[in-house]
Amino acid sequence: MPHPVFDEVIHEPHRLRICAYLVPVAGREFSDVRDAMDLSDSALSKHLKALSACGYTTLERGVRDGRQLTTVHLTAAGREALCGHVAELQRMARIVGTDRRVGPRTR
Amino acid sequence: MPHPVFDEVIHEPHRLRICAYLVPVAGREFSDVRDAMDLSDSALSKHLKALSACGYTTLERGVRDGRQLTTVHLTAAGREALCGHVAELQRMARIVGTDRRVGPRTR
DNA sequence: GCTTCTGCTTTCCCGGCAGGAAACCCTCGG
DNA sequence: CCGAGGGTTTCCTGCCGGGAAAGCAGAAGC
Repeated sequence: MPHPVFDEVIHEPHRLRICAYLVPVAGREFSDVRDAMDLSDSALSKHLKALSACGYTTLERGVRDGRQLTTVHLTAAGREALCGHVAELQRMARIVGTDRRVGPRTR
Repeated sequence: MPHPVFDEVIHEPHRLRICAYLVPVAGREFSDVRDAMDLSDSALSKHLKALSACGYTTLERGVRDGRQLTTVHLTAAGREALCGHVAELQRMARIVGTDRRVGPRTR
C-alpha cells in the first residue's frame, strides 16, 4: 500500500458521520441530520452541498403538514464511497494489526 | 453514538498513515518515513512535531556510518490512540452495516 | 578549529477549507 | 400581499497543511 489515498470529501469528520448516519435509512430530514450531527444550518448545508457535488447525496425538497422539509438521501455512489473508504481504513488497520491491543496478530 | 468525535491529530490522513506505518516496527528512519509517505522534509517534520506534541511519537537522534539519522518511534500512547481511532471507525462501520455491499441490512 | 556537507527544523507565505452570523430566497398559510 | 418557517449563500475569520528557503547542529575532511 504505497498510497492508501483517502477520499478527502468523505474523510472529513462531519461528512463521514453524516454519510454513516444516512446509510441505514432511505432518507433523513434536514433538521434531523442537523441535530444529530450538532451542526448549524449553514454548516450542514455546505457539507451537503459538497457531498451532493460528488454525487454522494441528493436532496429532495417537499412539503408536509404545510411545512417545507428537505430530505437527504445517500446515493448508491455515496454508499459505495463510504464503504470503500471504511474498507480502506480497515485494510490499513488489519495490515497493521491494530485490533485493539496489538498482540500476536502481527500479520 | 451521539458524537464519535474523532481524534483530529490522528485523523489527519498523513498522520494516520504515518502512525500505521510505524506500528509494526520498533522504529523507522526519518528518511524512510518521508519516502514512504511521499512527503517533503518540512511537511514530515511538522507532522512528527504534532504527533510528538501529543506524545504519540518520539524522535531518537543518533549517528550511523558517520551520518546522523533520526529514528521515529510510535509510543504506547500513539498505538493506543491509533487503535482507539480505528476501533471507533470500525464501530461506526459496524453499526452502519457498511460491510461492503449494503444488503438487506436496512436496520 | 574551521569549513563543508548532510539531515532535520523553522520561518515565511500562501491557498483552501470549515464555521458562525447574517442577509437572502422561496414556499406555505393566513 | 404579508409574515413565518426552512434552507442557502455571502462575508469574513481562523486554522491548518504545503512548498521554498533560510537556519542549525553534528560529523567528516582538511
